[in-house]
Amino acid sequence: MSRPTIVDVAKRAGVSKSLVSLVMRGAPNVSDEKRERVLRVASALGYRPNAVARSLVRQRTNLLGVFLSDLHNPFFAEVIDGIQAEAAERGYRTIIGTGDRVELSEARALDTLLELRTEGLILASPILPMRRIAEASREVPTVLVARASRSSTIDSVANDDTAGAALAVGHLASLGHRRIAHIDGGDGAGARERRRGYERAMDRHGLAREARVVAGAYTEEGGWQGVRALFSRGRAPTAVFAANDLAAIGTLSALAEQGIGVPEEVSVVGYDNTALAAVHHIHLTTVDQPRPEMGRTAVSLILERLDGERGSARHVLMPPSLVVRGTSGAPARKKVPR
Amino acid sequence: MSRPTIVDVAKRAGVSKSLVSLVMRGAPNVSDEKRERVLRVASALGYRPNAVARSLVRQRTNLLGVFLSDLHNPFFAEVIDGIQAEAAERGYRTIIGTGDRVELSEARALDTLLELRTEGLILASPILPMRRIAEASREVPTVLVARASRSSTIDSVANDDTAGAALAVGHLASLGHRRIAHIDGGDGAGARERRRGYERAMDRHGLAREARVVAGAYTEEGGWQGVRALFSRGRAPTAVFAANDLAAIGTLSALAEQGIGVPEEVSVVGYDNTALAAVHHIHLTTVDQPRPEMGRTAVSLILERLDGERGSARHVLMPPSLVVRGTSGAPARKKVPR
DNA sequence: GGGAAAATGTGGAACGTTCCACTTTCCGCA
DNA sequence: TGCGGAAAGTGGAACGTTCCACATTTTCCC
Repeated sequence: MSRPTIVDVAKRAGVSKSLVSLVMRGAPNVSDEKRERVLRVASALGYRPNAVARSLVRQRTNLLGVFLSDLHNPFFAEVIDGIQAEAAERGYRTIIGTGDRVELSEARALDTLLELRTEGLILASPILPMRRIAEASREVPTVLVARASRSSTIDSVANDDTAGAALAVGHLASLGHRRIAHIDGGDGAGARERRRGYERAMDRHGLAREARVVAGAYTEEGGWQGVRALFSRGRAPTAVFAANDLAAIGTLSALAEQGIGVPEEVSVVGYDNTALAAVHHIHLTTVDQPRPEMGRTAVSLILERLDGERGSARHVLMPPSLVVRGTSGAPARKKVPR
Repeated sequence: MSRPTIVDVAKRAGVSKSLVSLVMRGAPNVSDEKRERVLRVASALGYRPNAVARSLVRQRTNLLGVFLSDLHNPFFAEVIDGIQAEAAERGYRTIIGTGDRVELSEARALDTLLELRTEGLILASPILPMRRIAEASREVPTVLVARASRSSTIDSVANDDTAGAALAVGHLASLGHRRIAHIDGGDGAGARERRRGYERAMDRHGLAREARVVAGAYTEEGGWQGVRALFSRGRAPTAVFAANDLAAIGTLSALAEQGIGVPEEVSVVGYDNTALAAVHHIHLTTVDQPRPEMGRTAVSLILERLDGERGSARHVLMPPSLVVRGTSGAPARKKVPR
């Protein structure tokens, strides 16, 4: 006794399978009487349309493939929110695959998505080599999220890191800070742009001579090391712009250890506005990326391609915004004794 | 020029489509010569097997459906790790759906998974009414994760909250604490069990008379309110067991505000061991749930059913473990002045 | 009242695989 | 040399839908 098919319903209701198909899809030209009868029989039998068979004959799956390098990163969770919302609104379903940051399993996950005949691919920070991605993009519209691309076949959606860094610097400068240092993100995604954004913004505010960048990483440890470097020699800054929230938290810890008050003596600004930043205990001023919006945009880009509206690639940069919390304030009037 | 099918490959290679099928699936009885020829043609044509067609004829999709109430909760990310690892090992793929904690969209997401003919369903904390879940379980093996069930058709995997609470109390008691209070999780999932576990453990340690439970919630705010209640009247506790990590962090904030030192004056223990707890700045002693293991178990339960090994329901309780960090220590020798 | 048009309903081909029953070829050995 | 069985390969039915071309019935209007 396997699952009932459309034919079972048709027989039992005394109509053709075509009619049942029509009813199940809510077609207009069906008499109320038959519609009701079919519906009744279908529900009595526990009939459920088989999306597999439908996809085969229609030559479309209505499925978008989402590939994630890392489910743990809360950043992506919010991007997916946007993806799913937009996809649902436009009549698409979403299937998610991950690869644990191992090239081989990433490749397998990608193959799976392709074999399932997803109609579009959203790749969030894959570590896959560009060659593989380009191959995939030949089969199906592909958009890269949070990883910039200059490819002409692959669309991309990213946040404008340069602008975000400028936001952070602008905020600190307008509070009156001059010695604003940057703990950078090493070779992390977007770290270079943030660094450059910082330098340019310092320049624009006439603070080029005060600019100071120390090596860090997108980790707590990175922020911690950065503070060590900054406060061990030279004139101490009154504000620190860390490459991301995690580094900012490391910065906070290191400053606390050295008995330096935040924000009374030193202001700290992060980047990403992760859930961590919002925790009361931390309450970090940071730069927010419009994550759900990025997801929605990614879906839109794919649908533009699917609808044949566009052949060439689009690379979208989303504007970040500043979230002011408790770790930034005006600099101390007096020189801070070290 | 649509995608090449198995027939295109067959024609071009001068063999039957059956042979191509055999080659693509790596069947043994194929001559090296033809195998190679087929493979060459397939790759030249960019042929990729169509999983949709295969699923239709084989009557199996090799797909497991995972339903998540909330992608943001890092808890689930780790459960999914386990699910995906185990599923991959056993030859299944995974498709994830979410419902934003809205009953209607949860129902839709569930329907989608079912229509795609997933062979099993893993539901992580759905808010869906039990009736709907029972219905689904009639179509396909279903397991509930992190939501206990007594149903005889639906398997479940949860953490043993009672045991976890006992772990927390035992840890504090062995440090020498006697006045151990509990800030509870209101009507959150598992909150009742944690409360009961706390009470029983206090009893077992001969501390029944010192037991004190105040109302809280699974939020920072909940922890904050709990501290207010605990320290505004009556004899202040020397240790607090909060219902989860978020509440524990709220507790930490509130204690800091009142100038109470942790762990010198008061010890704090949380529950869940979220990433938050590991942050240096917080460094919370907490109870860990074996999340990946829970995911793996969920998959195993489904496969047991699929393999027909089992008809009746199994309800698995996983043992939690204690993670000691910096917020717990021996109680102060002297009475703490309030 | 008659005919066109609209509404309603139907049968069969097609989608791209897998699998079964079958044929052909090859090899070893009595 | 002949024969049996293994190895290699093939054709066609089947999976559960959708869609097209077509048939039948009803409605509408002059």
